[in-house]
Amino acid sequence: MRRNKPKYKQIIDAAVVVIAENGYHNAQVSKIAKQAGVADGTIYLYFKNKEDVLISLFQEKMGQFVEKIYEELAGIETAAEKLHVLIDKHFSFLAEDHHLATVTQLELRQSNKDLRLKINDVLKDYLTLIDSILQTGIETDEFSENIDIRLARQMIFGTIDETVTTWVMNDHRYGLIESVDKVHSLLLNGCSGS
Amino acid sequence: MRRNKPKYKQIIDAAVVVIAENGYHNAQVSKIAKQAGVADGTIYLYFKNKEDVLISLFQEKMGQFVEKIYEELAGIETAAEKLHVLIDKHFSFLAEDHHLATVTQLELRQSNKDLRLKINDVLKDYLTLIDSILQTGIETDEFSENIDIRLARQMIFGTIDETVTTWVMNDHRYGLIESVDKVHSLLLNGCSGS
Amino acid sequence: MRRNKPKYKQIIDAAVVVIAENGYHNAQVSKIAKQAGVADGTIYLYFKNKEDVLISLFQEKMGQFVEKIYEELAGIETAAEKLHVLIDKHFSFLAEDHHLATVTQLELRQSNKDLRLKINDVLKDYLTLIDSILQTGIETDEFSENIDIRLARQMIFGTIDETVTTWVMNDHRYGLIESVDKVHSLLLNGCSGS
Amino acid sequence: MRRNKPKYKQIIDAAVVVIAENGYHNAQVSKIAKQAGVADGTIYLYFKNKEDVLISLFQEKMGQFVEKIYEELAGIETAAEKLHVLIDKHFSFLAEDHHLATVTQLELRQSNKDLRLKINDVLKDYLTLIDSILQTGIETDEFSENIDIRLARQMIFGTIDETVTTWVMNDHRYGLIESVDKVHSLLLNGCSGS
DNA sequence: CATGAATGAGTTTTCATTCAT
DNA sequence: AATGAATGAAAACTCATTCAT
Repeated sequence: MRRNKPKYKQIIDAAVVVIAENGYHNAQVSKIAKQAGVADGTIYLYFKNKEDVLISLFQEKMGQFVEKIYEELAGIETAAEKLHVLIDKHFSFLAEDHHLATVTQLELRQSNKDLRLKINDVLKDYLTLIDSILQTGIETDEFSENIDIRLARQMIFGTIDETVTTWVMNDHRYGLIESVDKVHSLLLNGCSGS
Repeated sequence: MRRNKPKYKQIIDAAVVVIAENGYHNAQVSKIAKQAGVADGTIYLYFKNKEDVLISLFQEKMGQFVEKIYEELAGIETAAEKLHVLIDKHFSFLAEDHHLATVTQLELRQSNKDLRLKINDVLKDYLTLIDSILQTGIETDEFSENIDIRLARQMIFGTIDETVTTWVMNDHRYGLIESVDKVHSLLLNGCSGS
Repeated sequence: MRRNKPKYKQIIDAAVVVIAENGYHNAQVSKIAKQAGVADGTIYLYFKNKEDVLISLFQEKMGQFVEKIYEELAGIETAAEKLHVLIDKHFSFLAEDHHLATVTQLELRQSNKDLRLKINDVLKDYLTLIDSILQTGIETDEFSENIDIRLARQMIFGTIDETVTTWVMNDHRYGLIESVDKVHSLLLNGCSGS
Repeated sequence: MRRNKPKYKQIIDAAVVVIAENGYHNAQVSKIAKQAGVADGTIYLYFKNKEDVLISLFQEKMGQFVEKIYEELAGIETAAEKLHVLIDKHFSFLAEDHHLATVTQLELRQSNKDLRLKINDVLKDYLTLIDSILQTGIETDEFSENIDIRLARQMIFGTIDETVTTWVMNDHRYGLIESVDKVHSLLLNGCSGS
């Protein structure tokens, strides 16, 4: 399995660094190879083409992330607490790796429609996770039974995403994690409102 | 003033159509010129370069939009109602012009960082508008005095933006305007929560 | 009509020179452009791609050639004389332009199957011409009525082509035209034999 | 002697199959290795480089062929009969192995000038064979003493080669061997004509 | 003002060959 | 002898922009 070979991860990590530092449109394959310490051609032993590197990057990182959250949420009872963990982990995950945050929030969004559609496929798992929290909340009466799950999910994801993007655009100048409680409070109110 | 010349608007409208139909990366200057019914070189009489066309497109359309909302909000008293008008107008504006919606929500986001920073400048007026609604709400005790204005603004903008983007990604298959009340309710709860 | 613009012919003539001097596999587009005195991109205003340059080269040169022979043959009565003119013109045409001879006999044959199939389409006119001479000869009893036209055509074309190729491979060291009568005699015997 | 090791022949036979099925430009060393059931690197234990594989292929196959014809011609008296055997064997040899026919008539001709010059070296033995038949014929008065041996040889080789090539280009759709007598008759007339 | 022919910089990918094991 | 992972050079084509008319 290629994904376990060390060079596979080496190249993906190199791509994150190169894209973060040079921008999506200046992340040439040769730069990524150099950063990974391999020859240009070696990349094509592990990836079909450049696009495949970027999709794999997103899958690999986002996959880890969603898996991690699933585990964390397993032992938690209330929807309110689950939501708190979600926001906390989301912010922490990206606050821990500024390069990765820049890549996912700004650079990778410059990719073309095809690539973005594939990225959205990866995101679906995450959105399903949000839906399950909302479902739990409605069942436990923590959230209003009148909320539209799709719209509530869009509020939660949209708010979290916008918050992270703004933080990245401001060059990570302030602490992202400090906002967890306030964002949680805003969203909780949104969902539980009379 | 170049902005009043007929060809200026012709070119911007041509750009919206060409980008919507071909995608950002297939919107060559020559295609825009052809769609506008002018020669390639003519575009450079009205715009500094291609990027300037795109920024102007955003300024022109977004400018109209913010101005329109300002007027609408003037006569309204409560923050809750203001917020409702904001959502309503935002959704209506984009629901009326599917081409423009595709361009602002999907295509223009593929532009590079520089262009996106300039687009953000244009958005600032809009965000300030949201802030003023929030300010009003706090003063009239409609909104909790504990809310963080920046975060609340991010929630409002993030939710609206994510809702429109999802609608565009689903090929405008359902009515966007029908969601106005529910989104309003979600956001209002978020801001007014204890 | 692009074929009448001077640059169209300029580029084709440049291609002949570059291919003859550097070989098919070392005839980069940039070299052809330089030789033609235009920018690389200009070639793509006149030709769809590199292959199109090579096909057009062959069509243009071979087209001229076949047309010329048609005219010459018009006023001639006997098949024997027609055959003589054919060989004479074929040899003269290539003896006059050593570059072109090298390109058609050696270099262009290194092209891939697709290109060679297209080249064969162009050659069909020439082969039809040979067939019509054979037909005439059979009707006038100059040639044996037993000959198989396809095979006779293959003999005529094969012999002429092999003769020119050998001459080119020997770096045009001897006179090609001096062989006209002898080749004519060989082929005439072949066709008229009892 | 490397030529007697089993892998040497394995690799050459693999090359014939791979080139016939994929075309000259899609016959990568790795494909040939796979078809031969050896590692890429192993090829370089038996051949200097890729070109060496192709030359050896031609030498090996053509060598067998010329040798076979020499033997066959030994016991034959008249030049006419010798010529018949030559054509018959040439056609039979290639008709028996369609892959080989495709490779020698179409694919190997796409090689560059250098390789083709080396192939011509191999062909020299064959051309010498033709010359000796012509010499015999002149001495026995079967052929005209006026014929130019070089040109007659070019006629014989050119006609045979063109006939085979046309047959290959037509996907071996008709019987090649059925043309032996007619081609023989054409060439015999050519050489013996007054 | 308007034209559009011409420019030329810039990047992904393939594949013959090597060499440590 | 045999392997196969790694290497890295090399070229066609696009398209934003200019400028002579």
